[in-house]
Amino acid sequence: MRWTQTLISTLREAPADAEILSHKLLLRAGLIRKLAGGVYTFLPTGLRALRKVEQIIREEMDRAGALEVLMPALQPKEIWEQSGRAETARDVLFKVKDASNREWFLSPTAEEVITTTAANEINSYRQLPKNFYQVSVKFRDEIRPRFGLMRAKEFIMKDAYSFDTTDEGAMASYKKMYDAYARIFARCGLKAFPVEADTGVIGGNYSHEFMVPAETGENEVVFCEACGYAANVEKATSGIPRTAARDIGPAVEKFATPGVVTIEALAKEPYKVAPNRQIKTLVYVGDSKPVIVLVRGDDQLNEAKLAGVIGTTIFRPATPEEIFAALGAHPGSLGAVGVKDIPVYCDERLRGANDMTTGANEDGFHFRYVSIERDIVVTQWKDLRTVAAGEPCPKCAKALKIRRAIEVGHVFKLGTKYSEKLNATFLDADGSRKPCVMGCYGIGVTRTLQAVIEQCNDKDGIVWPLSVAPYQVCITPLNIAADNQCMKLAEQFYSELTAKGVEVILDDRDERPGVKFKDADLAGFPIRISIGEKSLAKGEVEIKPRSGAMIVVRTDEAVAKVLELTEA
RNA sequence: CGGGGCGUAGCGUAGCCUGGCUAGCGCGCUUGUUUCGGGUACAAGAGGUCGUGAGUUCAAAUCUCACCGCCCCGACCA
Repeated sequence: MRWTQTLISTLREAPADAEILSHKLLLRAGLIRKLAGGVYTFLPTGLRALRKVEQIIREEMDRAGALEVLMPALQPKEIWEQSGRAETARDVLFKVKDASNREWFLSPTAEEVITTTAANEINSYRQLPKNFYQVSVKFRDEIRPRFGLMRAKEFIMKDAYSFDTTDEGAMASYKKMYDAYARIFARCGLKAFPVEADTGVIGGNYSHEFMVPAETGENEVVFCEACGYAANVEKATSGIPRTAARDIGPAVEKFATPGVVTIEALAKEPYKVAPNRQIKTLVYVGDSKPVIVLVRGDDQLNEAKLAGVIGTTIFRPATPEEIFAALGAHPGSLGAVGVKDIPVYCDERLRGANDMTTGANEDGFHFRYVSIERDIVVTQWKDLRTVAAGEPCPKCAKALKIRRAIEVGHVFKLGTKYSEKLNATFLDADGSRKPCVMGCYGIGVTRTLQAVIEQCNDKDGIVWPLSVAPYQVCITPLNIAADNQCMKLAEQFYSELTAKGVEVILDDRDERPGVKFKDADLAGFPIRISIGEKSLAKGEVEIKPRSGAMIVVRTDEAVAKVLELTEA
């Protein structure tokens, strides 16, 4: 391709609405343009890079035995009602009505469709296992689209769904996808690593996210350098010890704490109750009923973990009015001592704790000498706290670290939740009818593309890995007059390399060398061949890998050298 | 949805507080000359509903209100 024939609109300055580096580079290199918030057009070079990522994904999915299909973006609302997600996912669903007023959803994902398909097409255990995948546009009405392609209202996702006869089979399918994902991200030039992930409301027992370390990532990952433990902070646990038991004190004692409504205040004079001897009492409302959550005074509640206990993500902190109605006191004086008719979920770290202090459910008063197991009726014990950096690893007890990361892929063992609701059953060898055991596997394709840029750049612009670069080679003749030796040689290299299957862009613009170099660096082509009259006089041209040192070669060696570099 | 900020040419911005007559600058774009190995220099140009609507005023980019859009933080996130 000739530069003047395609469209590469580079920008010297990034538009003001781009905040993070990869978003700025996407715009400055002319890969995408914003149409509206969270909605983007891919320009020619951006699309080429995107197609490279898609192709890698297809090759690895095919290699793992998955079958490509294409499901509609327009989905009838009935199947979403059948799965129950018309309600639970309502906040992200784009809804449209047709001329006859029938309601449709724009696909945010496709469990319902593929499970319906499986219900119709799969009858026998002999047809299983099967794994279907697609690469398609997805729509999610994100509350807040962000950072360009990172969190968009419309984006491209690869989603795959496996169907097995048994749990063991499902685990094998899961493992295949897990391994395929590792290969996919490695081939994209990404340093991505798997972490244990929260299974949320779907529950189940197995889920991993593939994370790309980045300060701008929206996820926090807890990890251990010593043993390799890694988990999303929503899921992570630590080996931190439970609260030390003390000699059991006398009975609970109420004492006045006028105006004290925070852990910090109670820790100061004249009370001097250390935060680790306080019980933090939180009230949430789920399904319009209050629940009480107890964590230690120096711990933070992890709402993702709470969702697992409550069984829905549709819950919220109670308002002060709701709290007063339920407990008869305001935040700051709350406690669970003596509470009988509200469920109490208690963090494991408080198990066995005594000599604790907590609110008395009477404004201005607290209880001390509280022994949890003696004085509080706990509905369920559960790990509910948020892990902090420096705590001991749950596996090897070394200090945990936390870093931010971008989630580019997610593998999930679904079990039979969808197959049961949508009747995806098969007849087993023994003649019994069973629901398929499912797994689902997603890769944010457009997000992966941006993650590559977020990870592969320098002060001059993008540094594409060969595998996803829009063009592998940029030929830069410094004089473009047709009868000039520079241009003649450029044309010759262009045809020879193109004939060898190398993707080449020939910068045939009548621009200053500086402009061409700057643009080529910004656009990030992995290899640039510069052809100038000075070098040519010595019979040489320069090959400049975007990420390495200049290589000067004789003109007749140039093509072979470039082929060597692009075959890596 | 709550909090904060912004909206002036393709991009980046000044002017707004303290209203004043042709809305300024840099980049980019067009034409010419120049330069010719890291965003060249000079000259001449084109390009604007100052987000939209209403209001205040002799006069509004500037003040007021409403709306729309965008960005950030939070909440949310299969």
